[in-house]
Amino acid sequence: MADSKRITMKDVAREAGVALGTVSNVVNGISVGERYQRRVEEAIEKLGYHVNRQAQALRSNQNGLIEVILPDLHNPFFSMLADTLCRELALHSRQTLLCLTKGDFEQEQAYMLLAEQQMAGGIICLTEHTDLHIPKGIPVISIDHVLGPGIPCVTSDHHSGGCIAAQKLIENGCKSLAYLRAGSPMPNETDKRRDGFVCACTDAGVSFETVCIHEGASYPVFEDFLHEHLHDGRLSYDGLFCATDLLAQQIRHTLNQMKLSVPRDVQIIGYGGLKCLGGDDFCCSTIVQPVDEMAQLCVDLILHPSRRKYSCSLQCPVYYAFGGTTCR
Amino acid sequence: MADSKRITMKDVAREAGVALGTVSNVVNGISVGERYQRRVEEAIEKLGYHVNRQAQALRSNQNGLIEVILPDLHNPFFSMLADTLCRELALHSRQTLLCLTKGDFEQEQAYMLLAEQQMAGGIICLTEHTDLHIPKGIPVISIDHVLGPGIPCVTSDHHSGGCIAAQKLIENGCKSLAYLRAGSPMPNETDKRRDGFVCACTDAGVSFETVCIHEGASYPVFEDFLHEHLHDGRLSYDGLFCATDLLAQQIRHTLNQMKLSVPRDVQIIGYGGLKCLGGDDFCCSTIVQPVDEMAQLCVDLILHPSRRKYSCSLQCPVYYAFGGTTCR
DNA sequence: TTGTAAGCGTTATCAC
DNA sequence: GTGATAACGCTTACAA
Repeated sequence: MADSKRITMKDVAREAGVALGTVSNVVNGISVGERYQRRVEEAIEKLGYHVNRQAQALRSNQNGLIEVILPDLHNPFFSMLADTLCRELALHSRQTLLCLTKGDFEQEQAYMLLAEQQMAGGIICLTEHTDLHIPKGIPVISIDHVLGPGIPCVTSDHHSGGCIAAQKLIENGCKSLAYLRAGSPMPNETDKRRDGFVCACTDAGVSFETVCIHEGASYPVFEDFLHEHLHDGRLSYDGLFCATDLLAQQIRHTLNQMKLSVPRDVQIIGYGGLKCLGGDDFCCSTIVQPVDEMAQLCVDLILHPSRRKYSCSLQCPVYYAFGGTTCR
Repeated sequence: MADSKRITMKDVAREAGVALGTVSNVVNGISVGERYQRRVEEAIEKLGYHVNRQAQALRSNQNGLIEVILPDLHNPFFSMLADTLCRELALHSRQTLLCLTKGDFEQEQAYMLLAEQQMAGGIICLTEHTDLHIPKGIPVISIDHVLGPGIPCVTSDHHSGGCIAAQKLIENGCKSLAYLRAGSPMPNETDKRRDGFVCACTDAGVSFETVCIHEGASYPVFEDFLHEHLHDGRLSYDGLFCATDLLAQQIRHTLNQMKLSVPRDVQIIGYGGLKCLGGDDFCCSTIVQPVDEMAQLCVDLILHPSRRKYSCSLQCPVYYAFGGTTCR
């Protein structure tokens, strides 16, 4: 029961009767004499050797870890992102160090520090805290929030999304629109959904309103809003653009409780492109974010510093998809 | 613009005018003379030093990484697991190395090897491949599948879940039950859902049937099954237990298309405890798995070898929850 | 081509 | 308590 210590390159070298460097070369795919190659491979096989990545990392100042910092995995957008990021990184021989923060500044900061200590190869993060201290010397990509100069930001094209939503509702015959949003009071990229919506409404000369409530406030504010605008069993609005699919779902539910029919009485478009549980259908009519494309872009930017040179904010194209809450 | 090399303990020691070991002690919270303590801390602050975890890992044969191997993050059960695992590990100063495999044997095997190379502190995996080569010397916990002797398996109490589902349907007045399942043909822990269901039906003397289709086969098999058992606008079954919430959702959808009312004509209970998008409601009446508890148990077992001693298969308790597809 | 030796940054073992 | 010194396993000049 030899509690034998770890097998090292030295052991392999001794077993194969060659020098240490030769083993290293074989392991790293650098060509060596054919006979040596064979003997080393046999020794590796025989001893069950495998490289020690810590030692590699220590030498080369780079382990293959990329930190992915997200608030959580309950939000389907985040879990889809994490899924694609992880797979895409794996395709490039990089591992994913998953860090969940619930949006907490302290934790986000701690993970930034960790990346430095770990000598991570990069950080892909989704945070709204623009005052985070970003470690020097590690490439950082931000999703959906501009963190500062030199830090590329990958987002969906929120502005176009807002435009498309408004245009679709108008095209579908809506005469009075509203934009609904819940979330952080901090201005961020997602506000452009509203801006695009406002532009399109204004261009088309259609009346509209925008309602934003802050995170702390709870959903009932929207219920109140809807009830206030209900007169003689009809809502003042016949087209709603919700900042997220989740909100769209809730609004639809509330409207149904108010005996209003979706999409007959009121049409709703959400944002995100979430699918129903276990299906290919969208959970509501929506502006679809190209999550895969965004994730691939992040990975690409992390791995190829050169592509980062002139880029600052990169908007991936979005499109409208039917999901039952608009008229065909 | 000194592209100054990394700051090391040596630098701190020189700056503080103390010996290397002293700095190490300070960093690791080992008590040293107060004056030295102060001077070292100041030097650390001044130089912006932080430890190199690769070097630590190389020395101690242990980095704080725990590999979490899952098929994907699209399935809400997996993403919930990953979420809780990651947070729970972080509470114990462990990082999560996320590995997604789509259930592919080769990838799973590769990640097992990686864990060895990384000197990971443990592996928490969800795989149905019992023939994986498990690295020696790394604690492994399996979820929902018994991988072999010595490898603890954490599951929900599938058997009880099956019982509870059948009992609830019977209690709600159902006279003819069916169990529906899609998935891998390999026998596994989840088969116990069926076993529990069968037991309860038999005990109660209620007629029942079980239908299983394999992964490759597509959902329409169930549609055919339902249509075959539709006579004069009534289904032969008035109570269905579906092996997963996702399947329950699909079945509900199909029944609605067949002009059958859920839960009036047919009651359905799923398994898993999935919530609706953006709400606190369950997506269907269901047997709830305690995901958080399972994740915590996994982490606990990974971190405390002693608790692993006599454990083999650990079933976490489940419970029934109403979600609209059963009568109250 | 192959062998040798000097680090990478940390921790631990000693004498002092 | 403090301070040199030797590992940990690997990479990479450089010498043979």
